[in-house]
Amino acid sequence: MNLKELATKLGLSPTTVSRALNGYPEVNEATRERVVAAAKRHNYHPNTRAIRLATGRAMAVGHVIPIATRHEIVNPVFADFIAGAGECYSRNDYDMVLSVVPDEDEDATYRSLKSKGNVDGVIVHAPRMNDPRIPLLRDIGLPFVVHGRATGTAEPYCWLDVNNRRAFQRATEFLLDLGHTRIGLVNGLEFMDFAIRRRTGYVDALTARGIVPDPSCMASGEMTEIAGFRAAQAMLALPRPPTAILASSMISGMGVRRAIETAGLVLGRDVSVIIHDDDLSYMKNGEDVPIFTATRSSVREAGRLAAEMLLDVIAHPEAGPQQRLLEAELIIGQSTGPAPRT
Amino acid sequence: MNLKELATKLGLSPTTVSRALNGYPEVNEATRERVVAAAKRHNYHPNTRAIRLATGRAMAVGHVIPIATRHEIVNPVFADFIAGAGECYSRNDYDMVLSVVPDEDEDATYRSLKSKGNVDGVIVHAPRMNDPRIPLLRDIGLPFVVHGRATGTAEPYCWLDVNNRRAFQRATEFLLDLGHTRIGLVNGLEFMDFAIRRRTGYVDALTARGIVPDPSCMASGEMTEIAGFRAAQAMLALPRPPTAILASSMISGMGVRRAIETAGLVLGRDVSVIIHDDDLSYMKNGEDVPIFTATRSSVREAGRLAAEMLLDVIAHPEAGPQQRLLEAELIIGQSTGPAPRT
DNA sequence: TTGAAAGCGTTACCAT
DNA sequence: ATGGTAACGCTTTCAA
Repeated sequence: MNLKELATKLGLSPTTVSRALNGYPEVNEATRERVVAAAKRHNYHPNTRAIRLATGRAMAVGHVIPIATRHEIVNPVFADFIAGAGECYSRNDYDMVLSVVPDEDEDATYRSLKSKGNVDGVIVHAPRMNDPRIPLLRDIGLPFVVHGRATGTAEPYCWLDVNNRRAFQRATEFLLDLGHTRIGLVNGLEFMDFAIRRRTGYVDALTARGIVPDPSCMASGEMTEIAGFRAAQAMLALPRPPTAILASSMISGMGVRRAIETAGLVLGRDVSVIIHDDDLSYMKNGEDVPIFTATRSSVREAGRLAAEMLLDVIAHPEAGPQQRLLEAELIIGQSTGPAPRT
Repeated sequence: MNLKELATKLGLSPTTVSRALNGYPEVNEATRERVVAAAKRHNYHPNTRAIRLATGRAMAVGHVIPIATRHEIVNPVFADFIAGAGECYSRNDYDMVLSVVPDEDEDATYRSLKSKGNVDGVIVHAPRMNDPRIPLLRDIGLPFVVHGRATGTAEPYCWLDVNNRRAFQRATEFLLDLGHTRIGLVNGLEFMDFAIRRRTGYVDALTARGIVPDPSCMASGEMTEIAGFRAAQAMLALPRPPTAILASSMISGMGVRRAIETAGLVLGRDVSVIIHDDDLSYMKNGEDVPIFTATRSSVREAGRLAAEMLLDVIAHPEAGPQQRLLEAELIIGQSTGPAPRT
C-alpha cells in the first residue's frame, strides 16, 4: 500500500493525504481523521527510501568505528553510549548506521558517507589531541558532535564530554583522604584526549597535597587486561609499591585486580583500587559489593545527550557549536578499602 | 555533481553513463574509460538515496538489539560479532543499521523495518527456545539469518552457530583429564538456546565418565559479574566445593574469579577455571598469560560469515535455508591449573 | 481546504 | 552501443 493507492481509496489527492499524515495545519480536521483512520486500517507506512529522496535528508546518522580501536568497540562503555544514542534516534525516526572500518579508511568513510548522502551527520568517537577528523568533517561539511574533546583544535566545534579531569581529581582526593600517599595511575593511551585529562586530574590532586607525582607510579597503555596487568605488576614490584591504584577502565581494571592477586596481595586490604568507567550496575546497581568500586560516568545518558545534540545541529546548522560538560557520578563502595597499612 | 550533470559534461545520456559506471557489458570500452575518468575527476558519487528508491532495495541490513538484553550489547562477544559483520557490509556497500529498542517493541521494530523498507534483511541475535521472532520474520517476509539456533522451531530457517555443546563437552573433558571430578558450571540463562546446549555438553561429558551431575554445582543466570560472583561463591561454600569451574562468559567469568579471590583461594592452584567466549587476544593473543584460560569462539569470524549468508539470502531468496555449524576453537593455557589438590 | 504537477537522482525498459 | 523516457514513492511549490 503506497500513498497513491491510499489516496485513491479515499477519493483524495496524494497531496492531501501526505499533508494529513504529516500534521500540516491547512488540512480539514475531519479529513485528517478520515485519512489517519484509513492509513491505520490499511496498515500504510510511508516508504523511507522515497521520503529520503524527496526531502534530500538521509534520516540517519553515522557512527564510524575504526577497527584499530578494537578495544574501543569492545569497551562496555562504548556499548552503553551506543545504546543511549540509539534510544534518541528511535524516538526521532532516525536510523543509526554503524561503520566498522580499517582505520586507514576512516577519512574515506566520512567522505563517502557525505557524498553518497547516507547520513545527515556523525558522532565522532574517541578523540585525540589535534584530531584530524574535526577539520576534515568541517571541510566536507558533514555535521558532527564529538564525544569527548580534542585538545589543540583551533576552531570551536560541538562536543559533549564527561569531566574526566575532575573525576580523577576527586577519586585521587578520596584516596588521599584515606591516608594513601603512594597512589598508582593505570591510564589509557595518552594521545587520547580523555587520558590526558585524567592524568591531569590525578596530578593536580597529588600536587595540591604537596605530593610530587612519581613517574614510576604512572602507566599509560591500551585499555586491555594484559596492559593493566603489566602496569600494576610493575608498580607492585617497586621498592615502595603503591598502596592504592586508580584504573582507567573496566577492562584494564581487571588486569590490575589480577596483578594484585598474583602478587599475593589482597584487594581492599593491601591495595585499594578505584576503577573509572566501570559501572556498579553490572554488579547490580545499589548493592555495595564488598570488593568493587567505581566512578560511574553515566555513559548511556551521555549517548542520549550527544544524539540529541547532533539532531539539533542537523536541524539548525546555523546555530553556533554546542558544548556540554557532564560531571561524572562518583560512587565509592566499602571495597575501596581502608587506610593503607604501614 | 549528479548523474545528469556528469552526462551533460560528457555529451552522453545519463543511461550510458550509468551503464558505464555499473559495469554493464553493452557499453563501448573506450566510452567506459572516458566515463570512469570523468567520474573520478569530478568526484562523482552516485546518490545512495536515489539508488535505493530506483532499485527498490534498501542496501542496508538491520541488527535489532532489545534493551532488556543489555548485557548482550555490553558483552564483548557481541561487539566482535558486529565488527565481523560490519567488515562484510562495507565490502558490499551495505549499511548496517543498529536498532536499540525496548524489548516489548521488538516486534513492532521488525514490522516497521520491513514496511518502511529501511532494510533488506536482519540478523537475529540471542535466540531462545521457540523464539517467536522466527515465525514473525517469516510471516512478514523479511529475510533473516539467526546467530545461534532456536530449539523448537518447526520450519527450517537460516542460521549460523558455534558448536556450544561440543565446546563445553571438550572443556569438561579437559578438566576431567586433569583429574577433576567436582566441576562447577556457571551458565547463562537457560531459556537462551546457547545456554541449554552448553549445559548439555557439560552434562554429557560428566555422564560419559560415570559422574552424576550435581545440581548444586550447576548455576544459571544473567551473564553479569555479580551473577557469576554469587554462583561461584555458593558453590565454593559447599561442603564439597568444586575444584574446577566452567564459566559461560567473560563477564560472569570475572565474577567467578572474584569469588575465588574472596574465598581466599588461588586460581590455578586451588580452583581451575575455563571461561568460554573469552578471548586470549584481549590478553595479547599467543602469549600464555599464566592466570587465564579461554575457549575462543572466533565470534568475529562468525559475524562475517553470518553477514555473508544474509547478503546471499537477500540476493537469492529462492534458495533453501542455509545452515552452518562452526567448531569453537579451544585454547587452553597453563592457567587452567593442575590436577586438584586432594 | 484541496489538487495538479514538478521535482528528487537514479535504474531499467524499449527503441534506435 | 547509445538514447529517450517512464518508473520508484514521496514532498513541495503553485493554482484554484
